[in-house]
Amino acid sequence: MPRVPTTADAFNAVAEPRRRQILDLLAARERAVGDLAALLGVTQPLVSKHLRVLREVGLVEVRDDGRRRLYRLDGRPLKPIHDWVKGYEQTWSERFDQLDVVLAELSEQEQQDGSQDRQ
Amino acid sequence: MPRVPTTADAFNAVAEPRRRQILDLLAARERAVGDLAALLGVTQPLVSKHLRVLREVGLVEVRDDGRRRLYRLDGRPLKPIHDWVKGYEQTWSERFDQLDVVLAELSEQEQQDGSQDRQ
DNA sequence: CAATCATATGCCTATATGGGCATGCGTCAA
DNA sequence: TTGACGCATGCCCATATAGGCATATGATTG
Repeated sequence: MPRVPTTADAFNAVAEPRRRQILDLLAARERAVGDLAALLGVTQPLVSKHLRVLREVGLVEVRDDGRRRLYRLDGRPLKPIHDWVKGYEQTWSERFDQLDVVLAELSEQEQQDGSQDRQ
Repeated sequence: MPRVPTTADAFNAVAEPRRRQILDLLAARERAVGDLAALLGVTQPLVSKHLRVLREVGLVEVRDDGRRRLYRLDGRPLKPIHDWVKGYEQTWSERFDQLDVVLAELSEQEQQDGSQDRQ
């Protein structure tokens, strides 16, 4: 079985760095396809394809403006990612706590024996 | 150019649902490969392959225990995901605010004209 | 109407994935 | 020592990408 399609959900759509760049640009303001292509320094068809993926997972919406198409962000599909990863937030802050403990122990030892042979 | 490899970063490693399941299990406690396979209802080789991906992006660590190998979670590589998606958190809460505004306006209109022809 | 602009889509390639299956390798127990 | 166990890895397949290029479709302007 092949990999989960990029259009399966926001997790997969956002795994591609270029698509995150596009979202980051759209976070500031609504933009046309050509503008995005110029800002990213890539070809227009490529941007259109990425936007198609983002549209299929609901991360962007389109609006017609003459012969241009203006895309704007819809961040709601990102919420599941936020919710999932938030459950792990304590994981890396706990590590900080552990580091604090280690540092405290080191400092304590230094005060006790004043040893210098530490890197 | 093909898709970004799953081992490129946590974004891609975690895009696969089965790998998120594995992390969710490891979040509770350290586990052996066979236990994970049994809990997920999949074959052992498949779990080993997913664990390999997770190991390559630093999301799990291994420890030898006799003829078993115990895997445990390391959530630190998830932090970039958390940081990136957190920047969009206001995106969907803003939408709630907008919805509140709309609902308030509707409610206000109803009080003013008492109209019933609303869906 | 003709020419131009903005965008979407089609075709092409190389690539590596998730899963199935068989097997190799190290560890333990009898 | 021999067997069984636990795990990793190899090979196989179908699939769908990201990107390049050419072109079709639409809207605008002259």
